[in-house]
Amino acid sequence: MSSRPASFDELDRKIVTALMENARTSFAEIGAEIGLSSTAVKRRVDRLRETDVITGFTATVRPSALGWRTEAYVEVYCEGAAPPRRLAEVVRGYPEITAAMTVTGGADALLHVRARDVEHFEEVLERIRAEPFIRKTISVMVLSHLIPESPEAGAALLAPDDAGDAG
Amino acid sequence: MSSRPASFDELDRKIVTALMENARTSFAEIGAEIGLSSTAVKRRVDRLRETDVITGFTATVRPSALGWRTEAYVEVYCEGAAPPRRLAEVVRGYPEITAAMTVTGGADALLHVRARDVEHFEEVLERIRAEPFIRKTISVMVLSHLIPESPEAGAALLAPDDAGDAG
DNA sequence: TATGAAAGGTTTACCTC
DNA sequence: GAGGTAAACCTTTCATA
Repeated sequence: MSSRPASFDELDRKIVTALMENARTSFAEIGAEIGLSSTAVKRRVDRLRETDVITGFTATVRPSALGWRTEAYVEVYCEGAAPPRRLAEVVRGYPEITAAMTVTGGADALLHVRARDVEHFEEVLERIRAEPFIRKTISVMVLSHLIPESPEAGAALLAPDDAGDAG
Repeated sequence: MSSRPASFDELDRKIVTALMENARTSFAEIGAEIGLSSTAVKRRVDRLRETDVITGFTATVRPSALGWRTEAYVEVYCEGAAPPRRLAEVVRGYPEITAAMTVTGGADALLHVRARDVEHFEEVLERIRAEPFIRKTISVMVLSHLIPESPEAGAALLAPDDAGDAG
């Protein structure tokens, strides 16, 4: 079983893996590794971008190196029915909220928050709690990471074919 | 207040921002935008990599395009004292676990899990629950994202100086 | 930090399969 | 549809100052 587009083959997989490991690898180098010309690699990358399999290329930074040392998840409980669109608007106003999603369970939403320190986090939390339709929040502070937050953290998504499948 | 290294200046900030927006931007192009030669940009990027401010360059993919359509957070409760090192070993055995951290609150750890579908997620969860020292898990399924999981999701970490500061 | 030249990468057009 | 080659153009790297 595979849910990838039919056109996603082994070569595409190798190209995406290479670009996840180092987004600045040249098409020529990738081509040399997989037996394709740089032109052919470029064409495939262009296609992968057009079909939104690859959504972009980014530099990964160590947040603590930039002074962001506090990280937490905040469960949000809303008054009455929480309209996701309204929540999305609110959430976009906070640069400290780096991810936000609606979830199953008691909470309506889960926010990932980064702050410079605990004082800063408290200030952000107070602002969030002051939003009109937010009834309650429960915060879970991140203490340490058991897996390095590496650039290739998602590379397992590209295991040869159906790795991770229940089999 | 800023916790960045003293040597991290406005030009570095602009360089990192440019590379987070597109990790394949040429040094010449970045230089033209900020008034530096491509050589100078390269030197700064090399230094930012050496000091681990930039930890890598990666292609961002849309997991659903690769057939990973189910996402959940799993709170893990351990028997007795949970040794983070032991937990870290276990967690590394699962390609489906894309992030894992120790946290405050009732749970000992929080796992971010990606699976192909709900069946696959259930299978992963069963394997996790069968690990010797895991007592209990609570799963929270992700329904929808309120913020796009964009390549530049972390760009707010680089706001001009102290954006997001309590002020 | 700037310059210039060599090496190498990217892009386009055209060709084959 | 797929990939290859060649040429023009651009980027990177390195030596030099």
